[in-house]
Amino acid sequence: MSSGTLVGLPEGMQRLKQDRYYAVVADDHAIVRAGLRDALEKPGLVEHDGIEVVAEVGDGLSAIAEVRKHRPDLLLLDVSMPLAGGVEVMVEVRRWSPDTKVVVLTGVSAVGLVSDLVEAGVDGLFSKASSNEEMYEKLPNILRGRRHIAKQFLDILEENPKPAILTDRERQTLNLIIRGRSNKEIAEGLGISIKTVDKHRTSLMQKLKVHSVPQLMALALKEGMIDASLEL
Amino acid sequence: MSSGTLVGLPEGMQRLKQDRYYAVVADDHAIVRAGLRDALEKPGLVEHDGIEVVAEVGDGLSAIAEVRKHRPDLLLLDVSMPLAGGVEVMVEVRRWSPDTKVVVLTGVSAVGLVSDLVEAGVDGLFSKASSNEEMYEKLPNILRGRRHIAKQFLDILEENPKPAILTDRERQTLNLIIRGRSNKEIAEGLGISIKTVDKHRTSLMQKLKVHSVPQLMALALKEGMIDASLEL
DNA sequence: AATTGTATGGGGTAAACACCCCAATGATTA
DNA sequence: TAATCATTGGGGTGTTTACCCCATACAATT
Repeated sequence: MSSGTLVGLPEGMQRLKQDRYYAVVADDHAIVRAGLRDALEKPGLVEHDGIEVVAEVGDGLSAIAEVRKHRPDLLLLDVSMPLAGGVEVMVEVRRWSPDTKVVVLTGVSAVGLVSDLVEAGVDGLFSKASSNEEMYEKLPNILRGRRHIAKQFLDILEENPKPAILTDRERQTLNLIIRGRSNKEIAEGLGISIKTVDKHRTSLMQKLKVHSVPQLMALALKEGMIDASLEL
Repeated sequence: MSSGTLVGLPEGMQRLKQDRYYAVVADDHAIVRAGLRDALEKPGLVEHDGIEVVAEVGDGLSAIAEVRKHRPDLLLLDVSMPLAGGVEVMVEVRRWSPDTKVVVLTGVSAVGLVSDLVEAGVDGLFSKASSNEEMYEKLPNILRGRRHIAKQFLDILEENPKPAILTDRERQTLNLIIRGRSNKEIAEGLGISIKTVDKHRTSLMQKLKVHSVPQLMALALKEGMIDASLEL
C-alpha cells in the first residue's frame, strides 16, 4: 500500500521493511522479460532504491507461484500466457497477495478482457502495442497505490458499457419503477409480494451501480434499456 | 354522494331520503332553460324516480343562492352567465353544497376556462355546440359520483399542459432532484436547510401534479423543462 | 398600509425506500 | 450429483420522502 515493504517469502512471514520495490515479471517470451527487467531495474525509474526483479516466469501458474512465494510489490503481467490467463492470475494474486500491485500489458483490447481485468482490480493496464514509456511513467504512482488504465482502454469501457445482465423480473421491475410505480403497485401488477419487488429493486440498483431512482432512470434512458415511450 | 337524497332547504337541515334527484338549471336564456328542464324531467332518463328541477335561474348569483337553498343533487350550469361566471359559481357551490354534482355546458373551449373548471372539480363538462345527447347519457353515472369530461376538452387539456410556473428555487431543486441528488445533498449544494429543500420539493410535486420522482423526471424530460444532458 | 408571493425553516408523521439476514423452491449447469 | 442461479418471501432497520402545520423575513403589488 505504501513503499517497498512487506516482501515476504514463507507464505506468512514478512520481510524487513526496506525502501526497495520487489517485482515479478511474467511474459511468455524470454526476450520481453529481459527487456522489462532491464527497464524496471534501471536506476531512477522509481523513488527510493529502485526496483528489484526477484523472479521472471513464462506462464500463469508460475506467476501465481512466484507471487505467493515472494509477495512482491509489483507483478508485471502479460495477458497472453500459457497455463493461466491474465484474469485468472489476477484473481489468484489478489487472493494470495492483496498488496501486490498488478500491472498488465496486453496486445489485444477485447472488451471482455479489459472489463474483466478492471473489475478484477488491475492497478495498471497498458498496451503492448505502443511503447512502454507510458507504463514506466505511471509506475511510481501505481506503486504508491494509484490505478492507471491507459486511455484507450478507458475509451473502450466507455463505449462499451456493460450490458448489465438483468433477469426478466428485474427488467420488468425496472420498467415499472421508471413509470413511477411504487413497490406496492408493482407487487400488485406482477402478482408477487412487496418483499420480492423490494429484492428485485435492490438487485437492480446494485447491478447498475446506482443508488437512487433518478440515477436509475437517467441510466436506463441513456442506455435505451427501456421504451422511450414513458407514459405515466 | 349516492342517490337522490340530502336535498335540504334551510341551510343546515336536510330533506327526507327519497329516490329522486333534485336539480337546479342555470342558463341566461329562458328557452334553453326550458329545454333542459324538459329533457331532465323526462321519465327514464335516470334510474329511480327521475329528476325534478327545483329551480331555474338566469345568472350566477342566483344559481349560487338556489343551490344554497335547495342543496340539489345536480346543478346544470352554463358557463357564460351574468353576475357570476361558471368558475366562481363552481367554487361557491363546492363551498356551500359539496355533494351537489356540477355539470357545466360551455360554448367556448378556452384552455383557461376548461382547466379552471376541471381543477375546480366539475363533475361533468360538455359542449353546447354538439347535441346534448352525450350529457344525457352520462348523467346517470355522474349522479352516482363519476366524472365525465367530454373528450374534446380532455384533448384540449392534453395538448395544452399547464406551463407550470416554477420559481427559481423550485427549478434549481428540480434540476438537482433529477440528477439523483437527495434532499440532503441539495440542501448542502444550495446552502439551505433540508426542510427548505423539502418544501420546494413538495411545492414542485404539487405544481406539476405528480406524486413520485420518476413521474417528475418523465414529465420534466418530456416538457423539456431541464437540460437533456443528464449527467450523473 | 395591507396583501400577496417567494424563500426560509422548525415540529411532526406515515409511508416508502434501500438493504441486511435468512430460507425455500425449481431450473440450469458443471 | 453437486453447485449455481433465478425467484419467491418473511423479519427487521435506518434513512428518505412527501406532506401537514406553523412562523419569520423581505420584496413587489395593490
